[in-house]
Amino acid sequence: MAEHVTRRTAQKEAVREALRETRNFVSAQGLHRRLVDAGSRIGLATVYRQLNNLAAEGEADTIRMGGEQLFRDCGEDSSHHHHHLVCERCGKTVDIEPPSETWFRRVAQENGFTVNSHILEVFGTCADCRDRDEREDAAPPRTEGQGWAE
Amino acid sequence: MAEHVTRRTAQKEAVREALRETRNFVSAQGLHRRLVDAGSRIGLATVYRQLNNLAAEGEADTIRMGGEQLFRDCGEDSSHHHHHLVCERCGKTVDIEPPSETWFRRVAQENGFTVNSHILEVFGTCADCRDRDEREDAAPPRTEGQGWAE
DNA sequence: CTGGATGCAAACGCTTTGCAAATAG
DNA sequence: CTATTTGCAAAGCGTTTGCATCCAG
Repeated sequence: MAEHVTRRTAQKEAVREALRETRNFVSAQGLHRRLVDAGSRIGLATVYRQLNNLAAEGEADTIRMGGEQLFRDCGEDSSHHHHHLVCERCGKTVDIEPPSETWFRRVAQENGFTVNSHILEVFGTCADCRDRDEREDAAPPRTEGQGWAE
Repeated sequence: MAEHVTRRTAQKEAVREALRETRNFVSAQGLHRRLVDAGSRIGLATVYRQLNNLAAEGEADTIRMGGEQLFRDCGEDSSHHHHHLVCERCGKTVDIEPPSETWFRRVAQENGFTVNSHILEVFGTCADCRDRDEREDAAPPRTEGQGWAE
């Protein structure tokens, strides 16, 4: 059975690079729009396919928020990421240390489970957005993060 | 402006009760099918609406998995749930203690964030499913949790 | 050349919504 | 009687897929 020989294409590069340039999470749609706006000729389906590839290869980190899947480049360490501090206002994302990797295993062991993976996301408001809120008060406080995904 | 006077209906009760009877997470679709199979005459839309109400009122806990939203009754304490150990095979769900509630705030503080909420989900395989796997080996190992959501 | 990659549009699965009919209070 | 709920079906949304075309190797 012949293994798939991965070919090097412009759009593959484009997606990889666009993702690498982004610090926050991006939706496939958002990334696609950005690429198109930047002059790239690339189809939405390709962005999805590419993003899913990256996620499958462990090169992209992915979470689901508000019905859509968000992707994020996760640099070198494909070991134990999945831990973020996310600002619900502006989308700023900071990597955080897990409480202790062993903690997960201990908890699991106590219940007879084997740990496959885990998700830890902390949502809050960053200093900048908090300050801004104190001045204005137009922004609805409890809205799901929407606008910043792009 | 007149406040909505919530009326007491059979299907509202049905959804509430069905959710209360379930220990694991259920999808709206799954709950609907179950209700219909049990003889209840209730529309899918109503189940969705009711489930969303419960979630909004904080009476139901909700996570997203594999593209669909799963609901779960969360008893009395609407304070700090959102911590589960989930078996990816059979869907068995166990509540777990957070590492320490203060941990979240500390991490946030270090980054100038205010914590609004957090999600902690640990996925693994429970003892039963692990044993079963050792005997048979028909089940695909890395499939997304699908069947158990119902 | 050959088969992987792309783009388009249709298909999908889950969820929401418009609207008329049902019904709780 | 009136306003909330319901049910149905249609619409919406993000995502996936079939297939002809394109192009890297």
